[in-house]
Amino acid sequence: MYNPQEIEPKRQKIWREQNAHTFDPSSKKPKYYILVMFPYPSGRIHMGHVRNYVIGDVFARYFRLKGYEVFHPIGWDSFGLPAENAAIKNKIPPRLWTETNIEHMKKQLARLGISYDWSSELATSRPEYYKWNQWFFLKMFDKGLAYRKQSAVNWCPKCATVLANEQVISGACWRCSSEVETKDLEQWFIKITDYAQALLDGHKALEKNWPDEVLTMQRNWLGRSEGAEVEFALDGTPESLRIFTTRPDTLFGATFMVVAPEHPLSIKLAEADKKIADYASEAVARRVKSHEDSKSPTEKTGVFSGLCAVNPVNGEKIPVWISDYVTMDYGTGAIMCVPAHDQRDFDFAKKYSLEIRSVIKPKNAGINKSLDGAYEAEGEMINSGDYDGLDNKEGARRIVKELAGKNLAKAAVHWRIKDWLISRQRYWGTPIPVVYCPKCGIKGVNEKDLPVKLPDDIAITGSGESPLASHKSFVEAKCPDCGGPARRETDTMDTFVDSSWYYARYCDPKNTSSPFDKNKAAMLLPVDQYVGGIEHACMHLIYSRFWHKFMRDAGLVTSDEPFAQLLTQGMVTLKGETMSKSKGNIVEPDEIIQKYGADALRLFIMFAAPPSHQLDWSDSGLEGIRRFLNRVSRLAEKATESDNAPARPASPEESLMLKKIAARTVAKVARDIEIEKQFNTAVSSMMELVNAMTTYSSDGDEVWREALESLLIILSPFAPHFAQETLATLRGEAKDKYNNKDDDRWPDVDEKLLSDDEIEIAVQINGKVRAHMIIPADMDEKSVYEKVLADEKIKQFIDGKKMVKYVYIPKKIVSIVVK
RNA sequence: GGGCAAGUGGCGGAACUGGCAGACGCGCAGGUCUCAAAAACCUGAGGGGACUAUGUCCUCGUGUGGGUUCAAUUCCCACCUUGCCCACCA
Repeated sequence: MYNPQEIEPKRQKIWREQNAHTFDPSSKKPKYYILVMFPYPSGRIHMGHVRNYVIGDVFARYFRLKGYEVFHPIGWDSFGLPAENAAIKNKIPPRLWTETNIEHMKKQLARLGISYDWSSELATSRPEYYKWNQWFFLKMFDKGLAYRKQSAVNWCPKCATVLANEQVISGACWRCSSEVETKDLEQWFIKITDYAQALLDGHKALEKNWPDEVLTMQRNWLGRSEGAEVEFALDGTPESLRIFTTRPDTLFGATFMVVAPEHPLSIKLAEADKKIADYASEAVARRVKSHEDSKSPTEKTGVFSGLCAVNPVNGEKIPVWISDYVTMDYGTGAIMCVPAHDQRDFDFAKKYSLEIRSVIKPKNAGINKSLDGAYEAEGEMINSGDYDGLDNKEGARRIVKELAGKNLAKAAVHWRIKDWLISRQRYWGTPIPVVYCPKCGIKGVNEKDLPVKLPDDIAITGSGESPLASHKSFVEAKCPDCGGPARRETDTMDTFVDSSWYYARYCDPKNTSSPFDKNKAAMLLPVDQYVGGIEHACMHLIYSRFWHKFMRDAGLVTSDEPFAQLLTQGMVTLKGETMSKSKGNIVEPDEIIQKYGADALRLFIMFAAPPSHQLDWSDSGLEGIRRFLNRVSRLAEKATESDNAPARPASPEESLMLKKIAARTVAKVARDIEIEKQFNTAVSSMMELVNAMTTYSSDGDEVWREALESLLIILSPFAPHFAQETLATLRGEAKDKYNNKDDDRWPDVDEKLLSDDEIEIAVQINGKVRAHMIIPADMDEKSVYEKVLADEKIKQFIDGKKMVKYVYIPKKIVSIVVK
C-alpha cells in the first residue's frame, strides 16, 4: 500500500542528489521558461503559495516530459516592511530574520516536491542583487527617467512612508489599510508615463495569452483619453486658462468654466478673497474625508471666482467658477463646462442657474428638450456657427485644427497613470545611489562604487524618520565629482523595483559585472509561462512590463514583453473566507503533508477548482484524492503480483475500448495543461481512466499494463513522488536510478485510436432523439439518409406521415420533421 | 456612473465548433464484508408525474423575459443578481 511518508522524502532526496531539475544551457532541446511569482519570506508557506507553485510545477514537469529543456527558478522578494516590523517587535536584525525565514521556507518548498532549479536562486535583499537595482536607477537617472521633484504625496502615517498612487486603495494604504494623508515632499520618481503608450500598445501581443480581466484592469490604470488642450484668455488680465477636453466639438456649448480649488489661479485669488479661501480649505478637507465613502459622488458645490474667460471659438465671455468636482491631478486642473452634454456640468449648472445650451443633437432626431440630463452621446452639431450640420467627430477635428492655427489649441492625449514614486522612508530596501553635494548638487554614485550597501549596525525604533537618516557614517559621503563632503540620500526604493526585473536576473544570477549576460537572457526570455495572483494585475505587472521595455531600449533584452503567457490563480479560502492569522483559520500545508502527503495535497489543489476560481478548502475532498491514489496503487500492485490471475480474459472489443480510453485520456490531459490550462478536468479524466481500468476484466494483460504506464506518466506532473516510485516498481528498475529528467517521455498517442472511423450519430424525429446508429465517418449525406430511412425502428415513426424536412449535421445528428 | 467576469443538483464543478445537460469528485442513501467499527468494494439519485409498475414513457429544468435554429448552458436582444477593477478622469 502506498505510503507517502516513506516515498516522498526518498524521491526528494534522489532529485536533490541528481540535480534533476537544473537547467542545462547546452541542451539542444527547445527551452521553456516557467516562472512563478516569487514569495516574500514571511516565515512560512501558505496555501496560496502552494496553489501558485503547484500550478507552476505541473507546467514544468509536463514540459520536461514533452521534451523541453525547462527553466523553473525560484527566489525571494526579501526587502520590505515586515522585516522591519519584526526587528522592532522582536529585536532581531532584519537581515537575520529574513535569511532565517528563507531557510525555513526552502525546506517547506522541498517537501512539496516542487522541481525548482535551486542553482539560480536569488534574494533581492542581498547586495549582489540590489547592486543592480542601483545600477538601473543610475541608467534611468542619466536618461532623465529618474528625477526628483517636490510634490504632494500620499503618506501613510502608520508605515511612516510615502505610497505610489497604485498603492492607495480607496484612500487607504494597500499594506496596512490605514487612512492615507497628503504631504509635500521632495521625492524620486520614475518617468513611467514616457512608456504609457508603449505599455498600451504592448497589449496587442498579449491579447491571446493573458486573461482579458488583467488587460482591462491595466487599460483602466493607463487611462488613455484623447482630446485637445484649449487656451481660454482671462478677460481683463494678461493671463489665460488652459483646459483639457475630450469633446472639443462641444466648445460652442461651453457656458462657464471650473477650476480646482488647488489650481494656482484659485490659490492666487484666495489670497485676496476670503470667500474663496474659505471654500478652498473646506473643499480640501471634504476631499480627504470623502475617500472613506467615495461610493457616491457628493453634491456639487462651488464659488464664483469673479473672473470671466473668453471662449476662443466665438469670443463669448463666460464666468469662471471654483469647485472641487475638478481635481488638480488630472488634466490641467481646469475645465470648460458644457452642461448640455456632460452630466456633471449639468448638475452644477442646475444648482447655480447657469445657462444650458445644446450644441449636439441625435442624428435624424430633434433636440432633446427635456432638461433632466445631459446628452452625452455622438450626434450632429447645432448652434455652432459654421460647423452646424457636421458630424460631431468631424467637427471636433476641424475646430481643433482651426484653433491650432491661431495657437489657441492643440490635439492632446492625457493619461490617468502618473509617474512612479519610488522613494520610501524605510530602512529595509535598496538605498537610492545618490549624494547631495553643497557645491555640485545632486550626483549619482559612480558605478564602480556600487553597491551602496545597507549598513547592518542600525537601530530600528519604528518612530521618527528613516533609520538610515540617523546613521552617521552612512549619511556622510564624498561627492563623486569634487570629492568634498556630501550628504547621502537616505530614502530607499519601493520594493516593486526589486520585482520588476528579477525574472531576467534568474537567467544569470551570479553575474558580477552586469545585471545579466545579454546572450543568456536572449536565450531564455521572454518567460513562456508566468503564474501568479490577480492582485498583481496593476502594480507588479505594469512596472515589470515598463522595466522590460526600458531594458530593451538599453539593449539588454531583445523581446518587447517579459511574459508571453500569464495565468492568474484564484485565492484559497476556508468556508468562503480568506485564511488569515487574525481570523485563526489557517490550514497549514505542513500539517496536510504530514497527514495526507504532498502528492495528495497537490492533486487536491489542482482538482478542486479551475485555476482562476476561488478554491475553498475541504478535508473531505482530500480524502477523495487519497482514495484515488490508493486505487491506482492497488492497480499497480496487481500488475506486479504474478500469482494474481485475471478474472477472465478481455474480449477484443473490451481491449480496444480500453486502448481508446487511455489514448483519449493522454490527449485530453495534454490539451488541458497546455492549451486550456484547466487542471481540474485533467485530473478528472485520469480518474475516469482508473475507473475504466478497475472494471476491465483482464487486469494484467498487455493492453492493461500499457494503460497503467501511460496513466502513471501523465499523473507524474501532478503527483510526482507517487507516480515515479510506482513506475520504477512496475518496471522492476533500480528505484534510485529514476529521476524524471530523461527517463520518460509523454506517451505517444496513436492517432487511429483518437479518430474514430465509425461514428455514432443520433436520429431525431420532430425534435426527439429516437435512435442511434453507427455509420462510417466518411459516409456521404445521401447514403446517410438512405441508411436512416431504411432502418426498421425509424420507419415506424415515419410511416403514413409526410416528411417535411430533413437535415444532416455531419458526424453528429440526423434530424427529420414529419407531419 | 463606467468597464470586465460570472450565474448549471445539497456542494466544488463538467459539457470540443450549437448536438442525449449534470462528466469527475465531495456529501447523502442503501447494500456486501465484519461480532462490531474502520478501510475497501457494489448500487442509487436533477424536480415533478404516468403506466399495462422493478422497466418503459411523459413533462419541466442551466438567473429572468424574448429571439434565431430541426436543435441553445452555448449565438443575438433586454433585464435581474453577484464578484472584481476603476471613478466627480473633464
